[in-house]
Amino acid sequence: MQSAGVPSYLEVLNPEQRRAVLHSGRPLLILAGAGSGKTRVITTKIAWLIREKGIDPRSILAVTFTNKAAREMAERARLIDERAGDAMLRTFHSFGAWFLRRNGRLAGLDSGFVIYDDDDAISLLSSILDDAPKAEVKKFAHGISRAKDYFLSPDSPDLVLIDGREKFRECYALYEEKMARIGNVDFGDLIKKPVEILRQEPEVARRFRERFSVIMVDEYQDANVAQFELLKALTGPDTYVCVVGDDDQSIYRFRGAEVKNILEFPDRFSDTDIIRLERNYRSTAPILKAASSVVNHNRGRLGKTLNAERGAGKIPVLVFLPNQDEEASFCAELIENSARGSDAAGGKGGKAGQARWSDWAVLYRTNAQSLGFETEFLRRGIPYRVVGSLKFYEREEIKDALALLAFLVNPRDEVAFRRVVNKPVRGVGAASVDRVIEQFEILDGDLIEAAKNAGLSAKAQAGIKAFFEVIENGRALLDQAGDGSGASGADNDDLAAADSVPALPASANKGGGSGKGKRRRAVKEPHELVSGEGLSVCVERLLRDSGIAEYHQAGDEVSGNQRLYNLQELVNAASLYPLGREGLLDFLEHIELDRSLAEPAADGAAERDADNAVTLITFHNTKGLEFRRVIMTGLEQGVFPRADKKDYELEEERRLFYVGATRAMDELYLSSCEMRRMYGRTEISAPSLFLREIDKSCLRIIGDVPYGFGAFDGAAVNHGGQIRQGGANALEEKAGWRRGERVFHDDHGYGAVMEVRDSDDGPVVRVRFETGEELRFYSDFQGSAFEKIGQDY
DNA sequence: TAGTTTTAAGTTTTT
DNA sequence: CTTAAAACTA
Repeated sequence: MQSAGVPSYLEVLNPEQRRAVLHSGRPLLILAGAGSGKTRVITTKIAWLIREKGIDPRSILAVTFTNKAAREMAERARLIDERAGDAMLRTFHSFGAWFLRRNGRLAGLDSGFVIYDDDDAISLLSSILDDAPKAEVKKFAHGISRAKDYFLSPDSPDLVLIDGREKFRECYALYEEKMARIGNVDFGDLIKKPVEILRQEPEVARRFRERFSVIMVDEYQDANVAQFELLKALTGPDTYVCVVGDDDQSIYRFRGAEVKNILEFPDRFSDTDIIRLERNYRSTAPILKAASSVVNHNRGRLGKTLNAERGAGKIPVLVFLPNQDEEASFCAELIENSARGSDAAGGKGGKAGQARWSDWAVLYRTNAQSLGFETEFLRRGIPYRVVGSLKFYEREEIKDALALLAFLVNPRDEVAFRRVVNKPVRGVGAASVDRVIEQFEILDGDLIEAAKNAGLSAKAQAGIKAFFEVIENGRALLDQAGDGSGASGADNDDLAAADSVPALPASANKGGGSGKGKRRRAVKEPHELVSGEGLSVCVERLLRDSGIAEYHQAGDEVSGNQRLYNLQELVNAASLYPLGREGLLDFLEHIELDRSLAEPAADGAAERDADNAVTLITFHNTKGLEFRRVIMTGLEQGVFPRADKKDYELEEERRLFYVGATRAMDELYLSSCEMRRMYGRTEISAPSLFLREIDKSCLRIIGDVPYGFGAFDGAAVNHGGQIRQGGANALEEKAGWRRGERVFHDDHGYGAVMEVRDSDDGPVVRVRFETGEELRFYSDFQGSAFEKIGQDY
């Protein structure tokens, strides 16, 4: 291999990576295992195309799945070549929104549309399905969302694959009709509509194919059918297509991701070249082996062998614990022992081998599990940061504020209207609102007109007038700002601007808490909203005039919420956007598309050094991240994997396990609890199936190995753990339960006692239910949920 | 009809 | 156990 003339930024690549970067011509599929440097390949490739191939940066489109990935990619590409900043790096959805602002008109969509989130979609649906229970509405909403993921319209024959009921089809059609009248879009539309436009308008398709000569897709295994169609629609004969993915890391099937997209890519794009990146630079060998041995149990996979370039390292540790409280304190202690003092040391000057708080991540399956860790870490003063659980934009007061803003830009927004027209109470009750909506559906105008013709009572009329005045004032404020940003930008389909995606300020997330209430907050209770610059003037004015601010402030005083404070944060966030219609649209779009941001580290100690904190995070959210030391918690049947489900669902859980384990660079810990409180009940759970599947040569076990856990019963794998053996029969009296006895359980129905055993904590009763599932419980602890029905089986 | 109390239900994972 | 929906009262 010749090294003469190879630019230095290519020298750091291994041969496969370099081959991927230098590849050109035919479509390319890069199968990149975990930790194999795929981001480096993409960013380097962007730089190389610009530098060596003379490609105009603006004709490069790189799509990712998350905003975080998009930002990181842009940053890293710019480090190699400044000009990469002009390339378009976006998420699929953000690209779709950008497309529709310019070309949506061709699908009857005004450029001033607002993006509906799932909640808004549900609100819309429940106005269609008038008296359906909420759960039912949710099911339909979910179905519609899936249908759009699979690029299915109400008249598609394949719609039955999502939901066979005719009512579903009707409901979907009505939903689309209503959405069209309102003039907004949901998440699915951001992908589906662009494809439809590109297919129906050859001229638009031609322009886009001309504009983008290179298209790259990251995390391709997570793309759904509609996204694949979008990729195809954007691709002409001369477009260079390069996708990167790892079938073992496909964890979003539940929301339409199709592994088939990656498996069948070579069939759909002819003459595809495939390059495999199988050198892992992140984890040590035992960690990688443990992770691989689990995912190897999956059948539907391409299969690959990752090689650990870092070589040998610490063996992963599996610890069995009695319950979740012990699990939390075990994690806390483990972390404390290694990192205590690292904050004071400021990251440097610590002893060799001294870990920083930020080296650690605690992983769990569901957000609810973070609570126990938060409580324990707070108690011990361990700085931590919770990723992803924050639902700032789902808070009632924030949704109210956003509805107000949405109605400002789109006076046909029925969902927003419903939400805020009578908040605070203006005497406009449900009956009046329905009448307005009814009129709105007859007239082809907006809700303001409809209200005039709805024949309302004097009281309602006065109330609604007051509401519209607030809206009018807000709109006047926007219009008078003059809008230097060019309101026409939406009308022409100027493809030149590659407008970057600014992140919302982190401050927008402060004070969120996670609905857990106990979080400390250094902020004083605010007594009024204060506006700053730009758009915040309008937001503040609107919140004040509408009475929303006052309404929530009153609530704060009663129940000690921080709603006014949260509204203030929203006002602050708005100050980064220019005052005007365009600025407002931009603000709303960013909020809808990028709402999952990390919460600032909790705990006083961390504020000095905000980056040095333990990460608490769900398995799903870890994708694309890495940590020196990882603890995977809650490895129990029913928690992870979540429940005994179908094969393919189990395979997805297994991939999730793989994703989590491969985040670890140096040390990996796995914890499994014997008892766990769930729904207020304490139940005994069996160790996760996945623990059994780990290659035993790369596991050290600590704690009491639960009885009956076959794989670990043999002494050969028992390093320091003790296996509990129990007698059998004389226990029955002590336990108060005997074999064969019939049982009824509120949640699980009828069953029979299969076995009574002894343990350190008293007799254990094993029950098998008619459903086939089994439960165990301590007789002197937990018998209350189990009711004797006094007969033998 | 608004605001209260009582009862039921439910917890993945996310753009 | 926590939250949302239904039921009820003033």
